[in-house]
Amino acid sequence: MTVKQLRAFLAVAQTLSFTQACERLHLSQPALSLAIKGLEDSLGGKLLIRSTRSVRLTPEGETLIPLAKHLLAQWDNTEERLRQRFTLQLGRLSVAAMPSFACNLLPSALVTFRRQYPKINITVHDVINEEVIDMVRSRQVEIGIAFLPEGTGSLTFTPLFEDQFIAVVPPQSDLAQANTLSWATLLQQDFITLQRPSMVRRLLEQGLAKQHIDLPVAFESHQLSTVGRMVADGLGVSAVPSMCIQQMHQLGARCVPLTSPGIACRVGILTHHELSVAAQALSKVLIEGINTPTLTP
Amino acid sequence: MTVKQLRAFLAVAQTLSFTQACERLHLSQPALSLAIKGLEDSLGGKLLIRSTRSVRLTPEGETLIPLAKHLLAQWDNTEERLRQRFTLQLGRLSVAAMPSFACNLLPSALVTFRRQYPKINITVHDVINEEVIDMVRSRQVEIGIAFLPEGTGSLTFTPLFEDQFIAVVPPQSDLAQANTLSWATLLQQDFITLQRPSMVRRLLEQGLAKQHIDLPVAFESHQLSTVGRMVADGLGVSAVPSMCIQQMHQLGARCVPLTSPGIACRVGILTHHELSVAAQALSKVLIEGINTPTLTP
DNA sequence: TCAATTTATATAAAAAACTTATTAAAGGAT
DNA sequence: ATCCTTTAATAAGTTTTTTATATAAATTGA
Repeated sequence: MTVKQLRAFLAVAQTLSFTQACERLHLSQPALSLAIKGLEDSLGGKLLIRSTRSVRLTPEGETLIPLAKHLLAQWDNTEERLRQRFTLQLGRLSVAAMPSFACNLLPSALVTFRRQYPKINITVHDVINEEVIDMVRSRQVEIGIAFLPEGTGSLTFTPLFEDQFIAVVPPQSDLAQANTLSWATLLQQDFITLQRPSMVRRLLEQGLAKQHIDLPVAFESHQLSTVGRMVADGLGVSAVPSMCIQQMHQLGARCVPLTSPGIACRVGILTHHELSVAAQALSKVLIEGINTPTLTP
Repeated sequence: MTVKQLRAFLAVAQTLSFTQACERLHLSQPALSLAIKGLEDSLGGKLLIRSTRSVRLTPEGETLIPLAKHLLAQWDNTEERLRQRFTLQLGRLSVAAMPSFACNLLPSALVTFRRQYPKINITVHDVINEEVIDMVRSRQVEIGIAFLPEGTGSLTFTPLFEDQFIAVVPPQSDLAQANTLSWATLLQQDFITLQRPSMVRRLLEQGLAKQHIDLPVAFESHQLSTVGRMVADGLGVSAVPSMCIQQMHQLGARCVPLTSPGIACRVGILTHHELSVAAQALSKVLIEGINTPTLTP
């Protein structure tokens, strides 16, 4: 029994005429006769009673009609859904991103993506860097955005940009006027940063440890927005990844490039090897749409 | 998308190897590769990631697996059910028969049928002659057993036997000793018969009316068994179709052939033109198994 | 009985599906 | 590093299936 044969049968059963069914199926009359005969042979009995003047259904043919309808409808439905998924007219996509990225660069990328593929349902998980990696590894999400991990394991890391730590200072402070700042200068102020566990905090400590600098922390918070606000209110200074520049400005703080030493870290897309078409499309949007954030004086 | 392609995909997806899938499908490796390629082309995207050393599923391929399983299971199920129906390993059959037939000759025919086809579900409707015809006409039943109707219309009547009316007399009566009886003799006794509407009653009246004989009725009943019992108890005499001989004997009455005039009527199978395989089988059993009932002295 | 309509059949051509043989590539072993 | 094994893709040729044209046969309705 083949799909073609079943379609042929249904066409004849509904029109009760081989000739009309031929037109509907775009098939010659002998081809249709053979198709019906083939179906009957494969099932082991007659489905249609054909005379030179009329076509009637046998009781078995009658019972096949609803079954055939159901089967073909389901068949077409499955086919169509898969096809839509491939053409991105349908689908679901889960993304995990570390908070600094999720609230700064991700939204605009998602806007671009959604304009192109409005039917794709997207779920964003705003979780800390380590959890991003876990979620990708356990396939809870197809795409993760995180700092370059030490060992990627079986995962693929596609770099998006090199993120540079920048100083965040109160607008009323003298430091806000500087073109660049050194870590030595910055750390003379009270330092505000994220609480552990946080990748930003760890990168800071590790970067400074290489220079044998200890990080004295005056205030800690879980939220970047709180850090920004605290700096804006003159409570101290901070250093954040450059992708947070816009957010810090909006919170009322000022950003200044940090040199000697510059602490940098790659930010990129973390995935398994096999990606759904939807995930591939989002990757493309991210790679093409995300630029290295810089300070525009 | 064809059934073959879907089966090929499922085999590869489950074994994660073209070579193993080949064996399962009894197909050469290039043929399988072509089948998968064909499926992917028809759906518009990749389902399997094939390297020279391994086969992996794409996310779309992963989503297809349960859909394909479901679709193929349903496909096979439908095919199998139809096939069983044709081989009489499965099916339902409704029969209507007039009471005299239903309770006398039908049971043994059904025993024969059921021995041959134990999986066929049979429903018997024991209704008066007119209703048998109605039920066949309205397709409530596929097979009806009734007296030959005047106009069969679009129905087919296949005669089973010619039924002859016979006299039913009390065992203690002198009449019980006669080899044959005439209507004139019989009607000297009190006459017991069925109430209207009943075909047996009508056939009696019409048959006698042809001979300008009026039917004087002393007692009436709806049930043949009641008539038989009344005769057995000496309340009067009756005349019934010969297919009731056995029943009358069992009720304690005696049967004697009736002559001058003999009243006869054809009993047969009433159907539409198209019959299910099951109905054809039962027809065959009836035609071969039902003999003209006769008095065996 | 005749004519019209419809399905069945035969045959040839086209399309497809399949198989064998070969090629290419990627791990693993030596 | 090189060879060997394993695995899928490709190419070419053959077989099978499918399709269409032309023709025949048959039944029914007037």
